[in-house]
Amino acid sequence: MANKITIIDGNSLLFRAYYATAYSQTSIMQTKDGIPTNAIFAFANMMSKIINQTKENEAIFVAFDMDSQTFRKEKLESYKANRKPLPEELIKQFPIARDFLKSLGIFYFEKHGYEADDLAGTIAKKAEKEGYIVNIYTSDKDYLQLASNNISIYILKKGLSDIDIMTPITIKEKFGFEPLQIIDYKGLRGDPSDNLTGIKGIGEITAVKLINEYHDFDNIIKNADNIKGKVGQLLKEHENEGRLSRDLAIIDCNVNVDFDIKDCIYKGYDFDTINKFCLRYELRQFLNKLPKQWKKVSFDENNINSSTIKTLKDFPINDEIGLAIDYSYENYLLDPIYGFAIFNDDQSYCYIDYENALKDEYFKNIITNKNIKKSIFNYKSALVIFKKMGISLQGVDYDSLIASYIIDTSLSSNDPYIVLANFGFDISSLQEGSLLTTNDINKTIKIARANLLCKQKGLNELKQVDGLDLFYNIEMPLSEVLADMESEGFPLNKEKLLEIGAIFKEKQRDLEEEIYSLSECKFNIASPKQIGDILFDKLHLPDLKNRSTSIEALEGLVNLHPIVGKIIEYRKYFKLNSTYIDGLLSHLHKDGKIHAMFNQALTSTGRLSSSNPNLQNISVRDEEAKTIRKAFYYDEDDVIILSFDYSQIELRILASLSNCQLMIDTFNNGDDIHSSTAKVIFNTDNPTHLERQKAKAVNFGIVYGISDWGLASQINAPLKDAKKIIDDFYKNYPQIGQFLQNVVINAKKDGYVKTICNRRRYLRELNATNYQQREFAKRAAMNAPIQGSAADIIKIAMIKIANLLKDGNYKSKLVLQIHDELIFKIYKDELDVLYPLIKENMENAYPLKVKLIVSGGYGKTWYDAK
DNA sequence: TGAATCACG
DNA sequence: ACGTACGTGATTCAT
Repeated sequence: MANKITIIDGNSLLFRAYYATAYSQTSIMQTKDGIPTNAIFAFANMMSKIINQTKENEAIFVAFDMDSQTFRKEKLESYKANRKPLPEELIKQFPIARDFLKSLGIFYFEKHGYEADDLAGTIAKKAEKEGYIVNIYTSDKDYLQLASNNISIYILKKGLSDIDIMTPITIKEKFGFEPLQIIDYKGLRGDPSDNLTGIKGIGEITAVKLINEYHDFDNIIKNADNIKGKVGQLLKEHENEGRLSRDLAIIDCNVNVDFDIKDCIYKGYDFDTINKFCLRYELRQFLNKLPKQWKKVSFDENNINSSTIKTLKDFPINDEIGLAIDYSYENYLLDPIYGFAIFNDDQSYCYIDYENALKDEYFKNIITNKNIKKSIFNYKSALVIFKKMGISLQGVDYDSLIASYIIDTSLSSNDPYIVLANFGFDISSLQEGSLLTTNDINKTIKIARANLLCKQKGLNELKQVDGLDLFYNIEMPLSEVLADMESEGFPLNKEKLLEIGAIFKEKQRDLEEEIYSLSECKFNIASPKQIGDILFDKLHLPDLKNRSTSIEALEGLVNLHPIVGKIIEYRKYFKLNSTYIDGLLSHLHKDGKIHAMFNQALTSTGRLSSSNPNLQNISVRDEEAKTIRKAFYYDEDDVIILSFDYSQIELRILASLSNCQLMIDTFNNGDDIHSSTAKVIFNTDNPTHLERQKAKAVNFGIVYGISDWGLASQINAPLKDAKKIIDDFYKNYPQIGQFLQNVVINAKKDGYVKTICNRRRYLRELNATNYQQREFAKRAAMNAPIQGSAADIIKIAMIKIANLLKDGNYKSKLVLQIHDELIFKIYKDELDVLYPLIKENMENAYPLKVKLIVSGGYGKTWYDAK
């Protein structure tokens, strides 16, 4: 069915509106402060009727004259010169009429040099071509030339309610000719109101007669000699005036306009806006005449109508929505989900509570419809939450949290209040207390709204930081990978862990006894303060480091008293028991798995972090503590754990970024980098084990922005030696020193450093007056591109591998990421295929000058996967 | 709530 | 002359 557009000559209508009401009352209608409103009043009533007749997807377009300087005026100086100047009271109402239309959400347009009829004609013809049925409201008969099978002209006669609907048929009936011949008619007849004379002496009757006989103006002139009597003579005498009158009557239907018909489609009015207009101009009664079907739900931030709906059946959903989930924003895995808010781009919104959402097919369809584009805060959390509900979230194309994190890693937060505030939205609720209050409908609606409305700003800012690729191709797809990992979880066998823990607990108890007997008193060994009291006061051990009881300080005292070693040992078991036995068990779900969270928008460098619990810091360096990993395994016999890690990925990145040929060659030849460094810094062909260890510390230190003092304390060497080692390092790897220096210089200039994928870290403290802050910022500047690029690379690998597992319909899954290491749940029958496939994808995730090497292993338990 | 400590890359 | 390696999270004690 054809669509409809209603076109209105705004000037013509307002003119009529003015004269229809100006003299009917004793005095002209006006506001208390003296603004005339009579024309607006009548105009508004007319418009409300038009809106009433407008259905969904139909368009309304209002054309206005802009000024008197039109092309017609240029052709004929006297054009419309006889017109009486418009009454002051009417002139004042033109801008108000525009304001009125804007308040109603009606599209209007005006253009310098053109009259309303040219714009109306242009849009009418354009719309007709696009298949629209066109109705034009005007009182100007010139418009009749536009009439066609699809274009009807609604001529307003006296008043505003008396309307003649003119079509080619009715025009033929009334005048006896075709619509276009109205132009020729005007050429003969002229138009007194426009000060066009036409052929002086020829009136309506003669004009119609001539046109019916000779068809058009030019032909009439050509046949002037054959036309007898006065008429023929008049034609010859006034040919020029006539032709000019004809030409000026032609409506220009080819005006350049920079909008489409679809821009005119009526979307409804915002009640608050039109209400404000009516209050201002004292037209309260008009509000009652407004068609209800076009009332958009208005949005007043401080007065959200926070009722919940039970089903989305009758709630119209737009193609673009903001979506927010009502939960604590702390732990979406454990905390209850209260409900969901949807905010349409036409300002309407709704809130549905969890229970109703769960059983509402309409809601489910909206969430799973990938054509409904959703803006959200924390895409990953939403994926996990909906997955838990058995709903597959689709169509999310914007995450305000991810956007914020890419724009500036330091501005990100798990709290939407903070993130959205940075985009200019205040979603703090009026009620006192925590911003994370749940079951807060208003807050959730505000978040949904802010998510939608901040999208354009966020995308613009992303573009400014060259972060669109990172956003669309890394972080957004990564959210999906991480959501799957979190939902999948990682197995932890309770009995096995308790078995291991029993040993640790016994050792802790034994050590406790020994310590008490050695100190000859009971105290809290977990209290550094009390340990200090025992060691330094009671046992009078030398306090070298400000009463520190850290591991380094204790190791300095270990030979002075047997209790020190026992305390060190106690600490280890205390830590194991509290954090890794009891701590992990408290996070064990009923499914026998740990569902840790991977925080995607937290670190300043672009790394992930893990929490609740942290599965990225499970003991591995200490052989005994490492046995905890024996409790991580799958009960199923056909499932094992595979672990792959990048070897020296950060040094490889540094070698590649700095273009240091010696180091690049070392890596690409497959030589041992630590031995290689040992050779150059100790000037030897056969470095000892100790020299290699020291070189390893140097290699690590370089990545952290090494200092002589730091290295000295790390390798337990005199400051002088450390200094020389660093000097020798830079002498042999000159490009690395140059590169790190340049990073700091550029960081000072730009205010930020960036990774290979354009992830930025801002370092505002680079210019701090405080030496310590400044130096710290320098080291962070040197480290961030390296650590961050490594993070970029493994993220790319994760996405590639997750996709290949999904696309290949493998049962095996990616389950953990530990910065340079990926852990997989592998079905034995898939191992032979996946082992090389995963390795290959990790190694080739991102091309560098240095080849990336991945090594790994597999086994029943995490302990064995090495 | 922050400091201290220690687990990881 | 300064103070010192980059990223994280969990636990506990003490304020």
